[in-house]
Amino acid sequence: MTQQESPRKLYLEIVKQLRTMIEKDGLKAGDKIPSERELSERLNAGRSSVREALRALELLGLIETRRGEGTFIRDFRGNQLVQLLSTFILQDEKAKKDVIETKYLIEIDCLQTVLDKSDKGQIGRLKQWAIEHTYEDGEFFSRIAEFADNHLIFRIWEILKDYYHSLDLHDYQPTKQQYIDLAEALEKGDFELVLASYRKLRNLSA
Amino acid sequence: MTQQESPRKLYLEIVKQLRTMIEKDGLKAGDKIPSERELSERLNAGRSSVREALRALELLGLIETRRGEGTFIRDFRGNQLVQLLSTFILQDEKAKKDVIETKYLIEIDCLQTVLDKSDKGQIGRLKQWAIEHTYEDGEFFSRIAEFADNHLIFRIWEILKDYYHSLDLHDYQPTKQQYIDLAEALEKGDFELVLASYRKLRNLSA
DNA sequence: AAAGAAAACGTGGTCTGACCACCTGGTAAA
DNA sequence: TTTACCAGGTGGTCAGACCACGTTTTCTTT
Repeated sequence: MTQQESPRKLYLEIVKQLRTMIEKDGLKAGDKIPSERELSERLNAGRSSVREALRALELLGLIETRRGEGTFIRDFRGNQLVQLLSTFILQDEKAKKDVIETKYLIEIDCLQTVLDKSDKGQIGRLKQWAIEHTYEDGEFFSRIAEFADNHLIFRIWEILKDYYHSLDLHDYQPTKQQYIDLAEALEKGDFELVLASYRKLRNLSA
Repeated sequence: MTQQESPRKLYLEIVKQLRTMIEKDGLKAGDKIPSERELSERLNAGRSSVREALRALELLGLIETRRGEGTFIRDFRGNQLVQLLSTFILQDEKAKKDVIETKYLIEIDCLQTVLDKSDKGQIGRLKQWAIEHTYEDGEFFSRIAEFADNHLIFRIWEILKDYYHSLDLHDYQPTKQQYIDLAEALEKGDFELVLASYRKLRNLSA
């Protein structure tokens, strides 16, 4: 009765315990986790169950296994998972639309947030960077999302970005000037202007 | 010899073949796929390898396994991928603030979206419901998120809601009238008014 | 003593066969 | 007809055995 919580799928339980273990031991990206055999022993489970958990995490891009060496924690930025999902799931037209829409919403949220709490200096540097460098769309908005100083929404945005890219619909390529315009709008602190710039950049109707 | 293409991870190869098989046989959500033993035979692989592939797909929410019955294709739209990722990402304590902030942002996004594409009838019914029933905060916004007709953002919102609740900071309880006000603001189609109502309901400063 | 080659060890990758727990459907008993 | 039961199929798990590949250690050879 102590564990009606999760006596169901052992491998899910192992995933959970792995997470706990990683947290407790303060393991970070690049660190090595115990071998399958040792985990099997420590967690009191069969090696195959441990492997099922590891495979799942691997497919999500959370860990990386190297034959002959071991299993390592990865810098979670799902890329192969996205590819898999895209070929598997995203046939659904509606889901595509949702991804696009949501990405735009989140990006606007980030712009709003940056406007609310970034200082002029930061935005000024962003503008300078926008002027002086060449970059891809992802790079630019990655900065925006970072400046929003909200790690969670940054993560969400990253996932959405990956989904978005996997859709392969780079139909509209913003010009460099449009990025600069957006940065300048941020600098002026006028949200309406920011919104207008963003819509132009994304080629959206009002 | 026929497939040196991907001698890397067998389970990934199996995932691929499963995808092909599903596509070729025209299997849809709810359909049953062959048993692990049969797959093992047909794909010329050990059952454990087949299982590793299935577990990965399960964690992605692409299939569902029922003991004693079999393995079934799932309606993959908004799987638990985000869920899983967040449990890994949200370990950070500092993330609390982010959760709150992000939840608010997403809620406003939903309100905005509802405003953009919901018809008057829907909103009218929402208002009626808001007046005639009692409900919890989650229930109300669950409806909002649904009306936004964006499954993905609904999922994201659900996760944020769960995390929000787990933070245990139900410091402010909106009144019923505030929900009704919000619904009425939606009905009027004035976003500024909606925003003001929302902020009041959430006890936020402008 | 230093450098290189060979063996030993540890690790993930895979397969096999064996149980268990559970569900389903058919059959026998009431 | 209804009920009870049981056999077969299915996923869940485990243990042990190899293999392939890196790393480390050991032992030659120079």
